[in-house]
Order: sequence, then structure tokens, then C-alpha cells
Amino acid sequence: MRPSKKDELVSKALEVFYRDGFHATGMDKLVVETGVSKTSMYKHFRTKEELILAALDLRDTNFRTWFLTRVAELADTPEGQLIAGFDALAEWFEEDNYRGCMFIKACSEFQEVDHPIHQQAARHKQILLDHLTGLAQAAGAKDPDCLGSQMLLLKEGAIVSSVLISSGAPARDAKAAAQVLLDSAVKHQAA
Amino acid sequence: MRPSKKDELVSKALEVFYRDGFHATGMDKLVVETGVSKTSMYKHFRTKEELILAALDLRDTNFRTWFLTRVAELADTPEGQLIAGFDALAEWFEEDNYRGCMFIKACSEFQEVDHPIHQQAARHKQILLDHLTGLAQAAGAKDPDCLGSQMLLLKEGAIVSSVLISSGAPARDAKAAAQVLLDSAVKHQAA
DNA sequence: TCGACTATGTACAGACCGGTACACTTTGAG
DNA sequence: CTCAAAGTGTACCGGTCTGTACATAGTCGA
Repeated sequence: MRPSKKDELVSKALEVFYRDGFHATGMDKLVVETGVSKTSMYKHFRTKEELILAALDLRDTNFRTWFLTRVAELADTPEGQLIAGFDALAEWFEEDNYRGCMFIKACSEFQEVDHPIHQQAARHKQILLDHLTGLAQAAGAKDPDCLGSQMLLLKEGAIVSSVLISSGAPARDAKAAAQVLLDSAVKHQAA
Repeated sequence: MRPSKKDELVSKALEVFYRDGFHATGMDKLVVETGVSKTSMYKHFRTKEELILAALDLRDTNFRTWFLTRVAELADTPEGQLIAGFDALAEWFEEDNYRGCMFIKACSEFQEVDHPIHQQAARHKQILLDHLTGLAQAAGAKDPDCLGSQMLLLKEGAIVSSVLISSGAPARDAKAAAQVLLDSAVKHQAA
């Protein structure tokens, strides 16, 4: 099938970028790994940046789909889902090829705030934030924006820490923290 | 003076690496920015990696010195210092040239866990973690390891979020979260 | 079978990478 | 002043980067 060819390239590029980084991955390496010719590659993507953006877009879709699905499997109340997110993270951290958050890395390598890659990463995080804020609101938190932001903080922190200390432990600590914050925010509401 | 020349090179390299990233910064650019010749540069540092390690070492010293000093100025009890750390972060986020955490970026660009650069970054975080755990213990937390880890999680999360959304707001949310966690951990202890 | 058109592969351009060879300038001892 | 040792600047190495020109192979209507 023709259209899947491009998707296949993006998928493979995503894998290599995630594994080796953006600047450290040359188009030559991608050409070798995907098996297509350079010409074909540049037919589908005019520049490397366009390929990176496509890879990030795929990553955004994949990750959010996986995360939302997994969380929905683990819990069916807003409160439960906020907490379950950290169990999902813990599972992610245990994966063999876990290398941290691709969007954090993208922002590390492309730092200018107005860079398309930076902005795409920011968009991804914003969507997650909106989701968490929505859950916080549904859970009846006193200040949903604050609680949502805090949940995201804990998630980012857990991701970064898990990479830096090569351990899944941060997910557990983050989950415990989330529980305390959630209880506090909801209790405040009730009081 | 001889030793200061090398320090000067490291200092300038640190600035450029922090601003532009590691892979994106070539030795040629550093040579131009520092004004020395390439030969001199390679007299002081045998490889680029050695220069990066020296820059990270300087960063480690500078950051920890600044952080500990600032926190000590802001509070003089363990509890107060745990919270004041987030005020210090907020000030950092407001700096003009703020670009996030250099060590997170280093790990993003050099992902192999056994890479010297990765390990040096991990060491930096470990020292911070030990410090925070110590404060948590002094504050009388029930589980100092957990609380210290959570404080670090919130810090990392705030740093990452502040970069991704280009705002200092995460520091405020992280501080609020830290206060709740601290109260909870200490109250548990008393109960 | 032909011929126009599209997709692919190869080989290369021009710039830049980390790193070095070597000629040069400066310095200090005698 | 002489001369060797140390420090400096320039020009360059092979390799790799992103991106392209061009020749070839495959496809489809007539």
C-alpha cells in the first residue's frame, strides 16, 4: 500500500530519533535503517526538520492514545484516573527501550521557544495538561488548574528522575505525592 | 595567570553549551567565541567530551553553590529551606538566559547510561537528592527518602514545565505542592 | 511496441565536524 | 645575543552533515 510507506518511514525515524537523539541521527543513517533511497526520503520529507515534526506528531498520537487507554483500563473515576496515570508511567519506565520523554528531549535539542519543534512539544504538554486539569475538575478539586499542573509536574519530574537515576522508583514516589495532593485538594473542597 | 585561562575557557564553553546545546555547538564556534586558537583549546582539553565534562563540573559547582546559598538566605529551618528551594527556583526561571537544567539536557543528548556525561549528570542529581533527603530528615518527616525524592520530583517537573510552557508559573504550583506534602509528612510523624 | 511519466538509486556538492601537522612567535637561561 | 623550549595561529585532514543532480528502472495508456 502506498500511503503506509510514508508512515513506515516516520515510524522508523521515530524509533531511531528516540533511541539516538535528533542531532546525532543523520539522514544517511535513517536511509540505511529504513532501506529506502535518499531520494525517496526527500520526496516524502523536504527537510530533516519536516521528518522530525512528523515523527513527533506520530509520537504525540501514539503516546496519548496509549496513556489514555491504559488509564481508562486501570480506573473509571476521575480521582482514580489521576492516580492511575502514575501506574501507567511506572509500566512505561519498565519497558526495555524506555528513554524518557521524547518531547523533553526535543526541547533540549531545539531550545528556541519559537522553533517549530519546540512549539510542537509544548503543544503536546498542553494537551496533557488540559486533560489532567479536566480530571481534576471532574474530581471536584478546589483549584483544578493548580492540581492539574501539579499532576503534570509530578509526571515530568518522575520521567526525568527515572532517566537520571535509571530506576522506576520515582513513579512510586510521584504516585504517593499525587495521592496526598489529590486528597488535600478534594478535602479542601468539601470543607 | 595560567590556571584562570583554562577556567575562562570552561566558563565560556559552559555558556555556549547551555545556550545552544552540545551537539549543536562545534569546537570552531567555541574557538571563535573564546578568542583562543584551536591548538590552545586542544592543549587544555584533549577532546570535546573532556571540555563538556569540565563545563558540567563547573555548572555543578556554580549551581549548587548558588542554590544552597540562596536557600540559606531565605530560610533557616529545615522545613523552611525545603519550601524556600522553590522560591529560589522561581527566581532562576525569571532570569533572562534561563534555559532549563543543563544536566537534563546533557542526559537528553547523551543517553547511554554508562556514558561519562550521563553519569556526571546523574551524580549532580544524586547530590541534590541527598541534600533534600537530609532536610526532610531534619524536618522530622516520616519517610525522609520518600519526601526528599518527591521534592526533587517537583523541582525537576517545575524546571521542565517552565521550559515547555515558557512561564515561571510551575514554580508556584510546585511550591504549593511541596507545602502540602511537607505538612502531610510531618503531621504523619506527629500522629 | 512505443513513448511519456513517475519512482528509485547513485554519486556527489558544499558546508561543517572533531582533531592535527607544522610553521611561527614569544620567552627565558646562559 | 643565542638558542632551545613552550605557546600560538593557520591551514588542513578524513569523515559526516543536509540536500541535490542525474541516470536508470518501472508503469501505464495507446
